[in-house]
Amino acid sequence: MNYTIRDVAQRAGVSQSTVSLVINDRANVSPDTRRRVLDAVDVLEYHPRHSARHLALAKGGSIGFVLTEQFFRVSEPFYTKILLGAEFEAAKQGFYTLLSRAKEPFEYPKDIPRFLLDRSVDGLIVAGRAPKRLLKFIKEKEIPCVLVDFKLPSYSTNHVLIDNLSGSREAMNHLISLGHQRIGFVAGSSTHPSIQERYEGYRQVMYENYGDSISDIDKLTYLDEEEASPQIGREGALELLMLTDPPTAIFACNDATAVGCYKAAKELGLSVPDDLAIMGFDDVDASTHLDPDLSTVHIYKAEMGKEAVRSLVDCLENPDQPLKTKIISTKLMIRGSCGGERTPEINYF
Amino acid sequence: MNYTIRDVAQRAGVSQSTVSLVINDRANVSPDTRRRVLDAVDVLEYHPRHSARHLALAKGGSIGFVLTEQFFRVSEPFYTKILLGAEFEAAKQGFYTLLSRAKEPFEYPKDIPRFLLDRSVDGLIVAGRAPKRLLKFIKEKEIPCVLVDFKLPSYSTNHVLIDNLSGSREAMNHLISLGHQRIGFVAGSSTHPSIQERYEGYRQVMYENYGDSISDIDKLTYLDEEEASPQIGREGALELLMLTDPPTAIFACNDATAVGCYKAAKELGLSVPDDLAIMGFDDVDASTHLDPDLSTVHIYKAEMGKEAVRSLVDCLENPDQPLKTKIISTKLMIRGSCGGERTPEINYF
DNA sequence: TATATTTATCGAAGCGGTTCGATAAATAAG
DNA sequence: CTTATTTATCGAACCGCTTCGATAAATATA
Repeated sequence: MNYTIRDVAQRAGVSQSTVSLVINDRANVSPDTRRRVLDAVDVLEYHPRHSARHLALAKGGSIGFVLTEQFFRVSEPFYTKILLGAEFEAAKQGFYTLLSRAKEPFEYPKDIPRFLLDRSVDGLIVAGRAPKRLLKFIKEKEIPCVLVDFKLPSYSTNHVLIDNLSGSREAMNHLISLGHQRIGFVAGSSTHPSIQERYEGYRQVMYENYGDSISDIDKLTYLDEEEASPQIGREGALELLMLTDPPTAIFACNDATAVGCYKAAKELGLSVPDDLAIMGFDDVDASTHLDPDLSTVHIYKAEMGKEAVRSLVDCLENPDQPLKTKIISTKLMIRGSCGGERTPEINYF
Repeated sequence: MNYTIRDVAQRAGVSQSTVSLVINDRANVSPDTRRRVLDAVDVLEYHPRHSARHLALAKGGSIGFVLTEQFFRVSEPFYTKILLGAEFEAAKQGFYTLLSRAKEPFEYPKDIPRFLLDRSVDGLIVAGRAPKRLLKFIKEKEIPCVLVDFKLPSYSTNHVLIDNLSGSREAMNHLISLGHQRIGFVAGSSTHPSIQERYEGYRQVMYENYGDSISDIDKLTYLDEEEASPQIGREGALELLMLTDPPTAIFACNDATAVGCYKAAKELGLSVPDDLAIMGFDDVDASTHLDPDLSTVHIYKAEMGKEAVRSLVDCLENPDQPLKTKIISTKLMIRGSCGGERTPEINYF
């Protein structure tokens, strides 16, 4: 129990090179020999040692997944679902998944994930955001990389992104179809590209529908750079709802923020959705626990992880692949917090 | 950029064995030589290749983390927080974390995590539950292993467990201190050892306080083997609340189940906590999003992951270590769903 | 001062694979 | 029937590190 390729070779009566040829499915091995080798492999329950292959091949069939420390603590399993989708696809394609946190603040070079330094991974998936210095390092070392739900203006690489703009527009159009005219927007993490795109969708639809008649869109908007959270949502919603001409609907930048909007509504004695419609974004599981359950924009999180792995494996197998950006669509989930006909629940995870 | 130990040796004017001695901090290297080597390491930005060490040492400084597929889909980030705690501690101790799912149902030998077969990990953490056949395999291969929040009667290994009994008793005593006499218990996953222990705590306290006067504790109990969930919680709570003599408080086996109890209460027009007190277990983040926020029993999830890694590393460094079981205490979090003085929130994640 | 110990360094083998070039056997071509 | 070509197999080198045993230099002991 712990056999090597030499044991297999001996048992099959061939050389180790032949065994290697067989288990790597190379040409020019006679059917008879192949069978004998495979039999021996079977009997001995032989499995090639990963590190040995790694060493010999100078690549190891592992991908690294980097998540900002912040997201490890965040309440909702948003990025972890991306991680799980990635692990799923990676396993399917025969890759291992190595996990690491990116510290914040990031000290160079101390905080470089060790698996990058010692070349334990062939490529890298970075989700949510990443320290600039880390990205620079990745580029310097020419490590194949895919950024998920994150991009920087002047940093070219592979991406898997959410179609925030369409999702946001669809959500807004739904609110408008319900007759809402004064729609507020509440956001934390306002510097994150995804949040900015959602905001852009909000503005576009507001202008398209009310152009000049609502001159003060900015008054209906609450933006905060702090991490999006129920606290931010509550503060923002309270501010908007105390206006002399308050919104009848609030579009929150994500579900965590929407949770805070519920709290604000309750504090002010407003009922959802009758006095105030609330729309979220992300569709985290907690959204169905709210009362009424939250209308929101579903993101195919696991699918994003899978696509990231596919992009990465593409890069690895074909190094002069062009850079790719994949935009994953969203799906409007109409539930109880804003009226309209309910969307049947979907079962993706 | 991609230097090996030979390059360092050459630059420092020593042999590669000396370099190895230096970077592994072994004795009998002159201070002068050590400095020269370290300088060369610095200049060349040398990092030992992980796979090469792995191969030479027959162990690689990686631990595997196995999570049942089921938990990858589950709403609340319970086990993922354990994973993150584990990653944290593993990184601190210089280990990599490799992630894998255990399929359900589990087919042997197809579904054995590949990193076990090719010996990519030195040891293993298994969280939540695991297929018996997989555990058997682990034992056969003598792979160091720690089970987290899970145990099997006749399977001896290392454990990190929750002090469910104390936690449950404390929660129950609190409900009783508030004057509740008829307290219901609603559970899914009723075969899971953690759930059984929570149930045991419930029974103990009920008997201690009401001994014979409440002859029908079983009537106040709803147990389901299905995965604990809001659906189960709703069904269970509805059943108990429709009794001719319904409970005034419900202790749910976990927070997900408690969410369903809220729904049931609402459907029956009962207000929480005035008409019905609700107590959960786990303290997942969503519990603070509920209205009123849920009183529950906090579990130090990340800490459990860390302890698991510590146990595992112990085993690896000292193989004839006795088996260890660590029981991690809980903390009662009194919030809005049952009355009593609120517990200040804690900031652990 | 000769001998025994300790200390510092090195060379070479080994970890378990892959792969290149060589060789022998089988088949095709002349 | 030779000779050229293809096919199947093998031996040995190599991937980058650790470690054992050898050796030489430095220090302690007699």
